[in-house]
Amino acid sequence: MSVPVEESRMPHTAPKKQPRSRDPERTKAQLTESALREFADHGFHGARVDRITRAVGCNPRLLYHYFGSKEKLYVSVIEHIFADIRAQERDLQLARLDPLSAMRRLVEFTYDFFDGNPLFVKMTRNENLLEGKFIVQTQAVRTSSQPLIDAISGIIARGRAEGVFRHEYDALQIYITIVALSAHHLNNGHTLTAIFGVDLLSPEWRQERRAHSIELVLNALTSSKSDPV
Amino acid sequence: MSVPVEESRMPHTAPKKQPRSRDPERTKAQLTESALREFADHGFHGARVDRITRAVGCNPRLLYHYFGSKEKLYVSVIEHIFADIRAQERDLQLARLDPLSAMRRLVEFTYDFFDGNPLFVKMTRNENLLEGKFIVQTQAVRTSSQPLIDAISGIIARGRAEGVFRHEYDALQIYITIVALSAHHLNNGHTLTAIFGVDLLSPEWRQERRAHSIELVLNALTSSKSDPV
DNA sequence: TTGCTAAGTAAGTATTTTATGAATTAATGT
DNA sequence: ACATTAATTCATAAAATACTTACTTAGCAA
Repeated sequence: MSVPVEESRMPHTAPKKQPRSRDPERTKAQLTESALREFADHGFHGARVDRITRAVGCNPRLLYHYFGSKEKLYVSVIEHIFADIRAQERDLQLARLDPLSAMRRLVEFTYDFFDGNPLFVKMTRNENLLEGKFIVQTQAVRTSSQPLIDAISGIIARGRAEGVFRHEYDALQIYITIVALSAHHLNNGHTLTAIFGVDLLSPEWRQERRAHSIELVLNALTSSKSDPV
Repeated sequence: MSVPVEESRMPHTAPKKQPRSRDPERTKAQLTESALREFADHGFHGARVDRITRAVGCNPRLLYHYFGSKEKLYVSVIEHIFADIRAQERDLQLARLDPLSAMRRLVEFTYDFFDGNPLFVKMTRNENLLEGKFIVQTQAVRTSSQPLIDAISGIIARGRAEGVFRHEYDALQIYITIVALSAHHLNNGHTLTAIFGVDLLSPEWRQERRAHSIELVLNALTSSKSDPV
């Protein structure tokens, strides 16, 4: 009748844990990947090194062997995820398009980037909670955001010259605006959903949001100065 | 010659800590205030109950005496800070103004609210990091965001009817847009500042941002459908 | 005055969590 | 085969941290 108490407490202990095959590159990559998910989902302070290593299935000691500390692991993750975005932006080729098409494409690209990279959005949020403590240390970030701003300046100038754009906005302001339109509902999806009773994170709403963002930016640029009725 | 080692370690120990005067309301209020700052600055997981009580100058036990747990204290703070905003919105009186003025006033009000309430912005960020875990529990939040959306709908409809607005946007989309324009640079100020090398949190930039946001929304609404050049 | 209630204090404990020293074992070159 | 290096494991230190137990005392009503 008596059942061993121990059994219920350790239900998943593999009888013979066969040792992990040795592959430092794989292990490091897996840890980075796992850490990214953990930091994104829980923030730096909420993240647990234990969960990170458990998800990989390796010994906690390995994390310290390869990364040194929780902080250094976090920095590594930040650098890793910020490295991607700039590369993508380079392929936009905005100068080749007419101003209206170029602006449309920029908004579409920006929207789709944030929509398709929730982990980037979450890491950014967390980094801001930490007041940018770590991002300022990284080199990869500072690299060339200027080309993008210059490209936008060019689009606006050309649009003005050709007469399709009736207003001249500052390039950085416009870019921040595009980012804001693309990302704010992702950053604040849960509170906004709670407040308005509409699921702003649903695919349907996001689709509408995409169309709205494009339309709004283009309409703002092409508008005529509020002429009297 | 020999200096007591202890002295350097406890430089500020008040010789005789006179007991705290008894005032439960004041204590509770001070704890809420202190907790708000702590949660806003460090997030739920980063916040330390020790720091919260130390800032108040009371015994840690009191926090549990009045609030029960760190979580319950957090919920109390969330409810407290979300209670304010809706009240303010009520006084807007948008229906009395002509459509253009009403929309301008809405953008101005929204911008100024976020700009002037950094703790609200930070608590919102943190609540979203926690996936809205706590905000969904609170009653105060769900209260009447519909009147605001209805008011915006009304403005847009009137603007269309009067011919000042050439485009018809969904009211919720427009409101999310206004919030996004107003708050995104505050939410992401540190990363954006690091990336673009411009301090987006400086008073000057925020002033420009305010003008830009107003202009952009009004231009988008009053624009003519991209007529050929 | 007396005695009760609750505000406040002192001093913890239990637990979680990050981090390490040292042993072990696999892979690799000679 | 052997030695060397480094990848991995084991066991546990060390610190932080949320929360409690047990107690003291101020304020107040009868």
